[in-house]
Amino acid sequence: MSDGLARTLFALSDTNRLKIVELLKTGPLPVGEIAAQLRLNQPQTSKHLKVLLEADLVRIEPAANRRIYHLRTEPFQGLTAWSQSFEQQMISRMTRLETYLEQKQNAVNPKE
Amino acid sequence: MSDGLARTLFALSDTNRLKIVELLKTGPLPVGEIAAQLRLNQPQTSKHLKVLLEADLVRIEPAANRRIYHLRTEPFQGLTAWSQSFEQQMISRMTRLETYLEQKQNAVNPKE
DNA sequence: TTTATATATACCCTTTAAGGAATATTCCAA
DNA sequence: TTGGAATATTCCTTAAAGGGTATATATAAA
Repeated sequence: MSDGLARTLFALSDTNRLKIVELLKTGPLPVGEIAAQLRLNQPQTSKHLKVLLEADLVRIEPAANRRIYHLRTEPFQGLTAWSQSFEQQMISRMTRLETYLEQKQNAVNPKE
Repeated sequence: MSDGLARTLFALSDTNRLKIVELLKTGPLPVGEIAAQLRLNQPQTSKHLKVLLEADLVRIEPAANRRIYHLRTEPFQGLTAWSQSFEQQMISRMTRLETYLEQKQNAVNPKE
């Protein structure tokens, strides 16, 4: 999977990773905290974090013994931009279609 | 996977499904058209469409022999809303943190 | 240097995903 | 009612995901 957007979407498509991301939204946390709060095993937590890391959704700030995971904002901005423009294009296509149909209708059955 | 958002994200996380969705953005199409344009086998196209259907990303409009797949707007609106509010919350948390740190700094080392 | 703590990795197992080929189903037309 | 076109489904195979347990690695403290 080389597509960046697909990778972002995939990383977020697992419920546990989604929970991790929602948790990190409230602030950076070390692995152990994340595992504890979400009742996940530490190894799985690390593995999920690795997926998020490879999708650039998080970054690591080493602090002594621990590794603090921070959310990155860029991928979310990218996701918002994509989804929003997608929506926009769908809607404007539909609007154009409606307009076209109205005009066609008026041509067949003119009101004045 | 019962979480609606996770299901949406998963459905979109496959590159072929992403292509299908991008194609359908330009307008509704029957299965055969989708398969032809994306050079996918018909069975796989049907299977991918099923995943999209179960995630409520598309709807079917039967037309004689064929089944026309339409994109639905709601899930994209939901995705945009989620991602946007997510972003928003991240940013506002960071802003609060900056403000706090500035105040703390001013208290230690007052300018006037 | 040893020890403890936090985290990452390896290995195993089970489940699920995705592609291909063949077949079933549906609906229209003749 | 038979045939053909469009689509869905089934079966098979391969690859990858996710969870569990054990172990390796790294860093700080004793």
